[in-house]
Amino acid sequence: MTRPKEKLLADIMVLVFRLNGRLLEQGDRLVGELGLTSARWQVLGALALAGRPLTAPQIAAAMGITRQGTQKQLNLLIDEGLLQRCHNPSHERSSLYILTDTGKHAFVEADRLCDLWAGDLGQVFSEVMLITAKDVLGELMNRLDRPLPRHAQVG
Amino acid sequence: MTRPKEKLLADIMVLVFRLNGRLLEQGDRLVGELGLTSARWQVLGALALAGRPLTAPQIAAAMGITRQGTQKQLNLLIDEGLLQRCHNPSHERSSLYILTDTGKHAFVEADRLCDLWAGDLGQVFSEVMLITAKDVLGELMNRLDRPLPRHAQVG
DNA sequence: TCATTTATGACAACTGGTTGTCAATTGACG
DNA sequence: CGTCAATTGACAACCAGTTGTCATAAATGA
Repeated sequence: MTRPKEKLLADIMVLVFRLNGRLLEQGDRLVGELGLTSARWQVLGALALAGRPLTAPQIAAAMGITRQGTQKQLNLLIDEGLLQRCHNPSHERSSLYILTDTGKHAFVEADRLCDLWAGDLGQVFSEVMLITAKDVLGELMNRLDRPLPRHAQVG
Repeated sequence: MTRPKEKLLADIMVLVFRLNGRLLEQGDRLVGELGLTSARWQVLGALALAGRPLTAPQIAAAMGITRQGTQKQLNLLIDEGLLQRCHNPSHERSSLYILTDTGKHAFVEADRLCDLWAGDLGQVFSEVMLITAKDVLGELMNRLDRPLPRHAQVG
């Protein structure tokens, strides 16, 4: 872990862990007064981005988490009146989920706040820096979707 | 959220969320056979990196999480024999923590596995790309340590 | 068509974080 | 000194994710 690239990679990983924590924390603060949390906001975002009703497993795939974790948030969002179940003509058990008017309003408000917040945040970076950062993280993500290499095991 | 930099920033944030999940998952797999988890490994790393005994709040600060969260892992690591409490001459209640021989061995093994793993992972990136990515994430982290700007609030 | 595998929702247990509270220690200040 | 605020550990409640199991619905293939 002392060669330069490995050291850089390790530093990036630590930053990812900390950024994850901070982003969730700031996100919770940002949308807290709208009755949202970071997790619920992400669910609304997945539906809004898709622009069409989605099933729970589809939302889970879009968010990159398990269907069970997503289902918890979906059930809560229904209870809170931000989402609505509707019948899925092509599947008896697996409902489609859509935003209610309240849900749409909350998401639009959250998006507005996020826009203001991100405006400040991005100013110091050049576009090319941001693109590079995104490319590195994206390629890391691709490589982590594959299993561990054979030699990196105890066996 | 449609201007180019804001869009890039939003993409980076989503990648941070997903990478966090994947890194923890792969980390758990990597060190699982050593009786470690990602969280316990990070604690051992904080102590190993410091090279001297640390108190629970010091370890928490090094890891960027709360002292209560750290304390949970510390107590478990003591139970498992990887850490040892020792008396803190300058504080009656707040013990110092050190690695036991078992703990040192587990950490060295984990580091070896991590090295092999990271070797593959970093190959496709140029050093300058990694540096840029690290700089962007680091600067984002700095900016997130400050409170929300005034205008990004509902009031 | 029928059998088997896969997908799905509900539920439970667990992990690793968070916040909050309380009591005891520490440290700073009058 | 004595007092009072900050630090610390223990504990509890909670949040957001995980895995696993079970029953049922859907899809696949002989």
